[in-house]
Amino acid sequence: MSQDPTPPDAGADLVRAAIDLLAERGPQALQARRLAIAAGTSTMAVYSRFGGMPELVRAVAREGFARLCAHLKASPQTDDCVADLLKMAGAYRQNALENRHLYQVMFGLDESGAQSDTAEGRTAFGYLLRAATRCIDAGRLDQAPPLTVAAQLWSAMHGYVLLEMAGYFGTTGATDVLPSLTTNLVIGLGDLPERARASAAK
Amino acid sequence: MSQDPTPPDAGADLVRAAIDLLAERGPQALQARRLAIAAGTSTMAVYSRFGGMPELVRAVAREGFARLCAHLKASPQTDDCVADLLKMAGAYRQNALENRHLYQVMFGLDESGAQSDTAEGRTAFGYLLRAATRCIDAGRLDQAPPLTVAAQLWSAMHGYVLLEMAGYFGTTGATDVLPSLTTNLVIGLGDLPERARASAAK
DNA sequence: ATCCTGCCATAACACTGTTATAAATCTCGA
DNA sequence: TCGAGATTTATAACAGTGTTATGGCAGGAT
Repeated sequence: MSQDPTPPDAGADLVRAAIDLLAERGPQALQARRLAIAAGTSTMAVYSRFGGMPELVRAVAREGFARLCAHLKASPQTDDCVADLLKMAGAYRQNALENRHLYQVMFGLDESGAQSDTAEGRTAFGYLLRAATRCIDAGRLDQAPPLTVAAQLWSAMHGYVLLEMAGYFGTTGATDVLPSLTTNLVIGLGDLPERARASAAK
Repeated sequence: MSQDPTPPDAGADLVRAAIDLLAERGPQALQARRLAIAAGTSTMAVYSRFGGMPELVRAVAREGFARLCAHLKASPQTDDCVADLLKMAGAYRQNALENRHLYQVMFGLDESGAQSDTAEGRTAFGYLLRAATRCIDAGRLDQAPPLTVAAQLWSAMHGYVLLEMAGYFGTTGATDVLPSLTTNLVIGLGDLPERARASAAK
């Protein structure tokens, strides 16, 4: 009944090596030979296990979404649903900045994989959708299709994170843009300004 | 005093060919040999004119930002500054969707070269900044640093455009997300809800 | 035991950006 | 006008990439 402590799964090893090298050396480290050496195998494993580099990169992206889901899942759920929503945005940003290269791979369409619209992405989106639905059901946000509400929030978070990572909000004093952005958006979605700002202050 | 009708500038020819091939064949068409053939020269021109492919790609990105600036500049300027702002968001989206691959190159999402914080990007941002400042000065938006106001608007626009291009808002009924997003954000930034929605209806 | 299937290591292929070399072209001052 | 110097270009080669061919190896089913 006992498993090997480290079942040598070349596929998982490759993904692990890819994520590690991605964090340390950046996207240009996602190369078949380099990953094979790091995983202690040869380039053929990339093909017998994944069929090619694009599929391996997609597996990396899946793992990235899994990490994002874990971050969002750990975001608190209190009696102030709007505060929870704003905190979730902060968790989203934190996860993206801590795994910046991975985040780019998750949304990057790199010529072969066309990384669009993955099932894992929709799972992560589900957490945001749930938090938004709570706010609507609680009457904090106007009645509106939760899908479009969550889509607006996701757009804001995603856009802010990418621009911050690109350095556009670097050191020019435009700090705390994300809290303002999400708070203002929540106000536009129907929450009372004072209540929203109080929730943001938490 | 008369110029040649078509002064054969290999540098400009390469950028033109790059932008054309980018639109037709996608990012994987940005290759030295392919561009050289399309521009009627050889790969060495890439190095004598630009110093390498990364520099050429950055020139392409500059041209992309120039097109974006042209689109934003053409956005109307009426007596309803908030309506102008919302229309500018629509123009931003339109430009991005009509040049989707170019848009990705502008922000370096095609793994080629970490395109961060270009001067041309800041020029385009200037148009948004000006439109936001008008709204603040006109009293439609709350007094706040125009930089952070424009940063919030840009984040929303950028994020929405990328997610739409990735297909996440594909056909699942989440239509008209951008107008709602920008309108709601403007409300959160201080505009009266009815006035904002009236401006959006224009 | 035998065959078979899947996986892996080595090496080769086609392709990429880049560089070396030499010829062609342009620049510009005498 | 000219001609030396500098720049650009075309050709070919180099180092690197993803991918594919070719054997060899292990493990399981019959």
